[in-house]
Amino acid sequence: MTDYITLLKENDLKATIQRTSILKSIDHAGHINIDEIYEDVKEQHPTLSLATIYKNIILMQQNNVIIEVPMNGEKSKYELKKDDHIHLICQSCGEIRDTEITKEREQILTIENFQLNNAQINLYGLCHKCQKI
Amino acid sequence: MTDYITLLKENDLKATIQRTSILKSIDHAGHINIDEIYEDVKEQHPTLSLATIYKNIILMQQNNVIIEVPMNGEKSKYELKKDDHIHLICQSCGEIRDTEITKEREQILTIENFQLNNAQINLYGLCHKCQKI
DNA sequence: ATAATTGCAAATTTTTTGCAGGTTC
DNA sequence: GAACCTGCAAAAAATTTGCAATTAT
Repeated sequence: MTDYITLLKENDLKATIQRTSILKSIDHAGHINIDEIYEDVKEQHPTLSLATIYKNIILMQQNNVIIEVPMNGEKSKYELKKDDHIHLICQSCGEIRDTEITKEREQILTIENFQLNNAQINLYGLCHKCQKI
Repeated sequence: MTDYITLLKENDLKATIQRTSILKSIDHAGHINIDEIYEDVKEQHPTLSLATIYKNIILMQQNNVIIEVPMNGEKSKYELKKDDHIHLICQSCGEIRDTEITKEREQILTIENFQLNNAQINLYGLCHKCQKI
C-alpha cells in the first residue's frame, strides 16, 4: 500500500498532508497507538497536533480507512482496513503478527442464531523467537 | 457463582465488602464497565468510591479473579474469570452472549510457531432477535 | 468560492496517586 | 497488632471542543 491520497479520496475524505502522514505511520508500523503515531508524525510535521490525530482517527474509522484494535491493558492500536484476520500478540516482545482466517477457520466462526459482521480475534502468547528464550 | 468471599480468599485477596459488591455487580451483569459498576454498587454502598473500583479492578485482574474484555469504540468491560470463550456482541441491542470454544473451534487457535496463552475472540454482528427487526 | 480541515488553547473526562483513618485476618 | 484497604481530594493523563485561520477541491 502506498497511495494514501487515492485511498482517502475513494473513501470520501479530503487528502490532507496530515491524513496521509497518519496513514503512512500506521501502514509502516502495522499496528500503532495514538501516542506513537504522534511521535512518529511529528518528525516530518512538527506542528501536526494531537487533536488533529484524534479527530482523524475517528473520521478514518467511520470512513472505513482504518480499524481499531482494542488491546488488553493498554491503549487501542490502529491498522489499515483489511479483511478480518487474527492477531498473534507476543506477551514477551510485544510483536503483533497478522494471520489469515482460512476457509476452515471461517466455518468455525459460523454460530447459530448470530449474523456475523466482523471478527476481532486476538491471541495472546509467545512468538517463535520468544519461545526459545 | 455466589461465594465471592471464598473466591477472593482463594486468590490471596482480603474479602472486603467493597470487593464482594464489585464482584456481585460483575457477576450479575455478565459483562460490565467501570462506570456501570459504580452506578450499580452505589445503590447499596453510597460511599464506595470510584477510586476504590479502579484500584480493585486492577488488583482483581492481577489475581485472576476477573478478566478485561476490551471493546471496540467503548470502555473495556469486565467479567468473572472463566475459560476462554467467544463473545457474540450484538451491534444493534448491545447484548453480549458467551459461547463455548468447542473442540472443532479450537482448531482456529492452533497456529504454527505460536504458543497460545489466552484467546480474546469478539464477534460483532446481529443477535437472533435483532435480525428479525 | 465553498466547505472542510487544521492548530491552538481551554474544557472535559478518565484514571492514578498520597495519605489519614478504618478494617481484615 | 500488622498489613492491608478505603475514601477523599488533588494530580495527572487522555480525549474532546470551539473557533479563527488555512487548505482542498
